[in-house]
Amino acid sequence: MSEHVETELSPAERRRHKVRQTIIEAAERVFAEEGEEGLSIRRLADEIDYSPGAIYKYFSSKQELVDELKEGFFGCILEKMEDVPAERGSFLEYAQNCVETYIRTALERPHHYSAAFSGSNPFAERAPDNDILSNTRRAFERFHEVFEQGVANGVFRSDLDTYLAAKSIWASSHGLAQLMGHLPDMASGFFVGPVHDSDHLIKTHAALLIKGVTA
Amino acid sequence: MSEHVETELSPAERRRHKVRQTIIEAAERVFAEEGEEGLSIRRLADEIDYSPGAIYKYFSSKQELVDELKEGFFGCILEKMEDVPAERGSFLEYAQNCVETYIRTALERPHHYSAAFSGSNPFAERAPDNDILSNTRRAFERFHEVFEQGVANGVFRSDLDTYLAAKSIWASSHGLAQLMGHLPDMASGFFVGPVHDSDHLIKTHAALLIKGVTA
DNA sequence: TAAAGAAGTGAACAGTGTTTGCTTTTTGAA
DNA sequence: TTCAAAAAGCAAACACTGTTCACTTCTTTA
Repeated sequence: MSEHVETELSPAERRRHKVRQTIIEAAERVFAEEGEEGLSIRRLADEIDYSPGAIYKYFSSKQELVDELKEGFFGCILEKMEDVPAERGSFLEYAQNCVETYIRTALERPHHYSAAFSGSNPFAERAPDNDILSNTRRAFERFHEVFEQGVANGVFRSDLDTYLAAKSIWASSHGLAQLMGHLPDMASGFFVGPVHDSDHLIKTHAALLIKGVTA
Repeated sequence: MSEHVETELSPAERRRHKVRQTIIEAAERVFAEEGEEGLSIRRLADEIDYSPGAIYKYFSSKQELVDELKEGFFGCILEKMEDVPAERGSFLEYAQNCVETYIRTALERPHHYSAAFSGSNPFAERAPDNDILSNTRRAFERFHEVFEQGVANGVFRSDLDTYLAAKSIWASSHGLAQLMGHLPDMASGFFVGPVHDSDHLIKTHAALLIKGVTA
């Protein structure tokens, strides 16, 4: 459908698109630093020198605006996952790399990431043709493909339910990403025990998960 | 400190305690069904036939009230985890059972559980002597103990960093609990692939995680 | 019984997302 | 070029939120 449409845009359409972009860029800035509760329509209006009501000419609700931010970020996660090189190294390394990439990318914008799953408006309630859904689905399918390949390879257990495994590993990746994003001390001294380097924590996490499905 | 103090309570104190209890019970009811955003002070006041301001004679803020709900629930999770029978069955079964119990209990009150980690007020910011922290820490230590035992047993890898493993498994349990709690279709048809029974999903998840640390 | 204090109230304050009339600007066809 | 239609923007208001404050009413205690 929407594949880089290069049709002539009228000046009006271009201006409108530009303002819209200005809004989501400002929203992006605030949201990345202070999360959903730091982002108010009035503040956003202030920051772009518009009146609060004007924003509703571009977004039907705050929800819709925030959803677009999430959507964009999940697209970014998906992109990064698809860019994981499959050629270099062993298949196990590749699989672990996929998990690590998901977590690391999610941690680049903890508020974006967490907001997609918290509150009572997770993306499950959205219109079925929405891109947030499809991006998440595709990221999930990415995980699934890895397991399919691994079973075909013989690297993973032959009796593995690949869909079930994908759900497990996805949930586990999600869990670490969210905890590390919201409990900064997850890696350091918040808990009893030694301090752990973030990188090390992510790496061993991925290794542990992948080991759970190996033959 | 506060160990079932049986000192004589004055009638005033007993009445005060009773009203306080009425408030958190009403809050509990609303929160369990509609989460934090469904719980407003005015609605709460309505439900217990008091004025909104009266609630502030018992709780200094809504945050404090909600924290008490979370605290209670995390105490409940901890309790359930400590009640996991260690005698019956193999050690592996015991370890898996601990993970399953954490997830199942969290799923009994998804809103309580998720609220503790979402927003920008996770329990990390609270006073260091707060019970929410200590309950969470103790639940985490519970996980850690299992791994210590497992390594001593020889069931788990001898080179295992037990604290690191505890963080990983806790994060993974957290992840599945949250996803299942907020994406009801996690187990059913939301994703591509077959429908999975919730119980089966939890069981295989726990098994996968534990396999990741076995020798 | 009188004074002190706690409990409860209703109104108000400051903040939120959102809607509504109105004005201004821009567009597209006669 | 002109003129109606549509789009863009704004200020004010609405309904809601958590919270505070002055005030009354009840309860305890000396």
